Amino acid sequence: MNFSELRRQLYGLPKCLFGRVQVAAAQCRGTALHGGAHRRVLRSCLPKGNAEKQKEERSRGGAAGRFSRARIHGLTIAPRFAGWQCVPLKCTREGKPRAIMPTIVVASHPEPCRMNITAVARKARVSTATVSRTINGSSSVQAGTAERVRKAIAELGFHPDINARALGSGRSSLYGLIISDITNPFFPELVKAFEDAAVAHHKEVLIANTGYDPKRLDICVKRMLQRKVDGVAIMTSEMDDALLDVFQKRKIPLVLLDAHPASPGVSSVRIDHSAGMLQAVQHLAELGHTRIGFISGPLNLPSARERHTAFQAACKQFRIRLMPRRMTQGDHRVDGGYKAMQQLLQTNTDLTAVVCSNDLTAIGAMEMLFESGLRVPEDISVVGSDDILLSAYTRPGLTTVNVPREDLAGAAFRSLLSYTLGADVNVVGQEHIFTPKLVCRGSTAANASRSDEEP
Amino acid sequence: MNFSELRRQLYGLPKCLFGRVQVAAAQCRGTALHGGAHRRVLRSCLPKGNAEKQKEERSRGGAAGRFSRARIHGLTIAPRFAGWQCVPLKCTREGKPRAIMPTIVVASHPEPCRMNITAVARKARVSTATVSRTINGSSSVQAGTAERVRKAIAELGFHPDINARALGSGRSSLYGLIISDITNPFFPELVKAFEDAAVAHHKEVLIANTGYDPKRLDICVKRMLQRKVDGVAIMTSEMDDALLDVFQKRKIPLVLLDAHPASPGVSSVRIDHSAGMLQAVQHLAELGHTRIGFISGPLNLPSARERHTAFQAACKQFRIRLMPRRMTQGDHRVDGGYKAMQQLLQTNTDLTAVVCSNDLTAIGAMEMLFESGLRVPEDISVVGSDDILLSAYTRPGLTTVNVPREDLAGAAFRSLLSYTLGADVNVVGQEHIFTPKLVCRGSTAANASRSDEEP
DNA sequence: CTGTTAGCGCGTTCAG
DNA sequence: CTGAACGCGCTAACAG
Repeated sequence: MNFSELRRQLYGLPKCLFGRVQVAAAQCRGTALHGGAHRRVLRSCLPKGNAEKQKEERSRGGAAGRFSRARIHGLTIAPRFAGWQCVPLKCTREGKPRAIMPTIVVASHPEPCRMNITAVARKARVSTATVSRTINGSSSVQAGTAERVRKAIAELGFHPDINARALGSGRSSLYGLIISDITNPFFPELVKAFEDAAVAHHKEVLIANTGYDPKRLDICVKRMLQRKVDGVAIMTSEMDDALLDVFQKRKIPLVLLDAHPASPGVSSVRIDHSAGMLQAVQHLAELGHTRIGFISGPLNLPSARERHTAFQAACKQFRIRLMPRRMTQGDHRVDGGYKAMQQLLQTNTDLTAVVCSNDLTAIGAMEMLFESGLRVPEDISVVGSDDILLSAYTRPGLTTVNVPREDLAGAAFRSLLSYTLGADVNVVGQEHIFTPKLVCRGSTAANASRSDEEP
Repeated sequence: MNFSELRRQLYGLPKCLFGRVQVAAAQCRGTALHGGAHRRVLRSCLPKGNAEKQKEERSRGGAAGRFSRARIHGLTIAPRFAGWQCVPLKCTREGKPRAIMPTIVVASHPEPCRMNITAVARKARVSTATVSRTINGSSSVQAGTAERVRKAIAELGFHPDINARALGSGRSSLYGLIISDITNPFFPELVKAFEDAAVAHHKEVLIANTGYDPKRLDICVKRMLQRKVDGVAIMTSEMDDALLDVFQKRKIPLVLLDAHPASPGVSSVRIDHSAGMLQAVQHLAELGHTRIGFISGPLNLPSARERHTAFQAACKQFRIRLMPRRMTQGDHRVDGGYKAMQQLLQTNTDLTAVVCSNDLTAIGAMEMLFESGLRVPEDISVVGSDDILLSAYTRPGLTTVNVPREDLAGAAFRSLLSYTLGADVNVVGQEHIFTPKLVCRGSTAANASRSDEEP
């Protein structure tokens, strides 16, 4: 028998009383009566049955007698227990109730409207196991029983607690999605598609912004691990290989954006940047442009590097001369594009077109061009990449390489889901490649200056 | 003693063996040997100590003898247990090992690298409670002990399981954020600010898109409830009052956007639309505009209604004549703005300015004006509302009423947090009002047409 | 200050 | 097919 049970019996509380039964840390004349003293008082009330404990207590010096009625009566209820139910102490010792009783505060949390599986089971008059089986449709439950259970669930408006379910089963049906920055217009559609896919499969999504900050990335990863996610999609480019180990060690499947899956349980969705750049450069070449500038993203990002090299390869294919002074670096944001364009204009006076590593960069570049008095596309053509929502509504509309973000996100989610559905985590995952497509808008036009540098 | 424990002792497995010990549902000559038959075999091996059970078993007909060695030897391991560890059966009955032993498959899951609080406690040679206390910094733990625990945590790379924590403590440190649609540029900054605030307080955010669909809103709410969120911010306008009850019944604090907190535990963050509209109209009035059109949002949304009435009030204040044909309705999206502008142009030929209920609408309207050959701002001025990221990069830049979304989100989170930190959920929450501020960009200019209709 | 343990709500296993 | 019991990892209450 525990002490709690002992107390319960001591206080004569019905067993059915839900919630915890506890004794308030009541105050005795300003001095907290807790710990040993309190317990000694209780011990002194032990029924004869617990002779052993009583004896042990007595042998320690018979603390029971040390608290006179007067002192016990001096107990006051601590403020935080105000309003709690006071249960008279029914001491079974020799059947004689003792005077100290009403001064002990028994706090029985008022029966909360517990909406757990037990409540449903009670209502449907079955066991909790049967309710669980009905909910999950696992084993066969007799039709009638199942119906009764379902009815009870509906009537009580019961939703199983996902935390408990995750704890017990080990599966959280939660998928992590790590992105750089939700305010970057590239991501919302990605997020939405991922979430839609998840909700369709009754899964949840935990979104984390790294804010381009490796430190915050660690925090994000920690959050994911703590929540025991069933899989993580890392859609930010600033990846650390150490991260892979962290997830792999815990057998958590991963999906990466624009990376080769080199480890077990890691798959990837890739954008065929070379195809995209090829289309962009071809488009410009067909319009007669030969002196084309390029504003890259931060070259420590793999995806930015890939776009960079893809641009170079495309230029080679179309025999467009690459010159270092025509290549500069932005930061994938508007400001970076603005500054990079400024720099390009300083070092080049003859550019007729600029390709940008992403749309925000292109928008910044167009802003700069506008302020410099250059017209887009008459004086200079601009091509972006991503096709964010904004790019349709700039003036002129931005010609850009559309990256199918919805498809990307859907494929990423499905990869993760496949592991949950039984794919082997020890096998290196698949690679899904998506080909972007050029969207022509108003920011590109035929090269008006006839002074081509070379054939 | 359980049956499991009995078996464990029977098989001579060490107590320290982690994981479950179970007997495979082995197959006997194609027939599953399970349930009663299997148990009878086991029972027959019971050590003398369990005389009582043995006796009971014998009285039922002495099933033990019914399985000859030959038959038992015919047991084969079911495929799903292939590769599992086989532990020889060590029968203690009179010390004589019996021949049937090796045929029983004992599956002991290989010890997984369990990263729980117990592992940390073992390593730091303290109790789990001490580890818990160190992590949560609740009660005082001796400096040296705490240091040892922290070291163990670091060495093992331990992260507490949040699901378990939520289950045990009742607090999930998870806050729900319900928005309409993450791809609507109004929301990402809101989301980001909310999340930043949450992460700063070591809380988590669960984001849900309703997609403007009441049905999906129900699903979102269900998700929130299942995750046992500590609070919910409903930042979408299409609210159902029935929802309030759902959350209130479960004592989950709420924050609403643009609504009066009428219930206990509900607070709200509001935008002072009249102040914003006043600035917008004043700006136009000062530029000499008197014939001003208005494109509202869907008027079933409270926030759209508020902006609508705020516009009317502002016009009255500046003695600008309101005419029904100058008011039309969009859908808070680009398309809606485009179509609404088309309609306005058809019914009005003399407009010199248009105020839009949000920026996307304004962008659509500008698109339409451009296609109609009208210049912004020379022929017609356009004012939006929200100040989304896009509006700085349209050409011309959009003059708009900046709604401080970061502040909004921060205040919303703090309201929720205050309940977690001890505010009474039974008290009607506070109301935080934010005043928007007009941002002047290029889409507004002085009225060029001198034919003012009235003084 | 630290150790021990009940119990959170569910899924799962095993006895009948 | 159903019910009883255990365990997931942690917190909080209690014991010393």
